[in-house]
Amino acid sequence: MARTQGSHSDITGPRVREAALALFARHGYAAVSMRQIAAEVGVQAGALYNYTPDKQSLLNDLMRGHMDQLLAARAGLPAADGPMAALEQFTRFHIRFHSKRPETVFISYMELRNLSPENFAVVEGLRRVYEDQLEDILRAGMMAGVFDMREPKITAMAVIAMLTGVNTWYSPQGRLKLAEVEEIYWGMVRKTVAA
Amino acid sequence: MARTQGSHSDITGPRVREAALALFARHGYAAVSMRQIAAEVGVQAGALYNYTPDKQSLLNDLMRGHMDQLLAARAGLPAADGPMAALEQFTRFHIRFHSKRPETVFISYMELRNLSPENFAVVEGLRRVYEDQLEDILRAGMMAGVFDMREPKITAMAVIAMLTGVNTWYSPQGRLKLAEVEEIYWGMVRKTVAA
DNA sequence: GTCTATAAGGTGATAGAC
DNA sequence: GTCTATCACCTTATAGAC
Repeated sequence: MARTQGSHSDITGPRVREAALALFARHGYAAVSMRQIAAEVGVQAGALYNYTPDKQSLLNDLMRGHMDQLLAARAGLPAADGPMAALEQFTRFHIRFHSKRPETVFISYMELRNLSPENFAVVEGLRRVYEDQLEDILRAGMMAGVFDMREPKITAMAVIAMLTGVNTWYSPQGRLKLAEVEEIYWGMVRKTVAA
Repeated sequence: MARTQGSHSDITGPRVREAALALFARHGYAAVSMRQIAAEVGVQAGALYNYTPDKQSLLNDLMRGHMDQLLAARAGLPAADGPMAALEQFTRFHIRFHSKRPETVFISYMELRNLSPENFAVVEGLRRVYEDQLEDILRAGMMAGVFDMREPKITAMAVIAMLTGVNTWYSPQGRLKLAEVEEIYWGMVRKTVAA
């Protein structure tokens, strides 16, 4: 053991991020102090600055990381056969991805205004990329005559709002299994855009 | 003028609430100080306590007042002729009511966790009453065979999430008039629950 | 890598003058 | 009704010992 006494850099770093995630989700970024995060990790406040330059970076890393993971996970899906299959794939993917990390999703929706202007611009741009992916599916379906809607951009916003709303009530311990939730929401989305 | 010099109780009170509304909506409850609110009103911080016992009451009055107005406005609507008419009325009412007070709506969704436990219980109860009103419409339509859905409670949550999502993008200065937005969303809601 | 101590300033709320 | 002054405490972030 050549390590300095009290040294735990390999484990403390992730724990700082986990503590920040849990506390920001529960109380909100502005309401959480660096001392609270340190107490949750089990170190003194000063030690946190070995793992983050400041509090803002803690928030930005969580939000930026969430968007990067979301876009990477979606990019990893197999190609869908036609607009209807693509819409079903998007619907099920969105519900599954978001239901698995409720705290991160909650922070990503609640704390946008607490990002610095520079960080906000990046995160907002990534969110826009994701929304455009759904809009593209809807437009393709309109052109093919598979979907019927007046405003693909607004329909995309409406569908995403509906799907993200799952996180306000879904619990893995609840009556409905995630597969059933997917089924119910896919039924509603399909009918919403049906020709 | 028998009033004390510098006395403006009749006008300062409402201005304190307006300033709190605007600042809470922009920066979040936890990030706004009583000194900031005072500066916005144009008084010193100590003077605020002539109009509110504390900061928490400022938030609670905004949120409780919003829910009271929402339920009162809905109670004032004429009786609808059947589930389909009732659902259309609910949809158009929700969009119209929420689009007219975006700051209050934003606060009511973002600041629930900053209410004291007692205040939270009351506001959450009123929100539940509103959600149940939509659920009742959906159930009645199911029983009448006018609507087709598997889960009226979940459908109610999905519809409300979709409708409230309008506030994330709608602007009175935008391309679409509110009446057009109502039309588009009523079209989507109707198809979502259609038999 | 973590600690203690500290800098520099902000917090909600109250007391008492006017 | 509003002001100034103040209490007791909390805030982010840094410096230097170990």
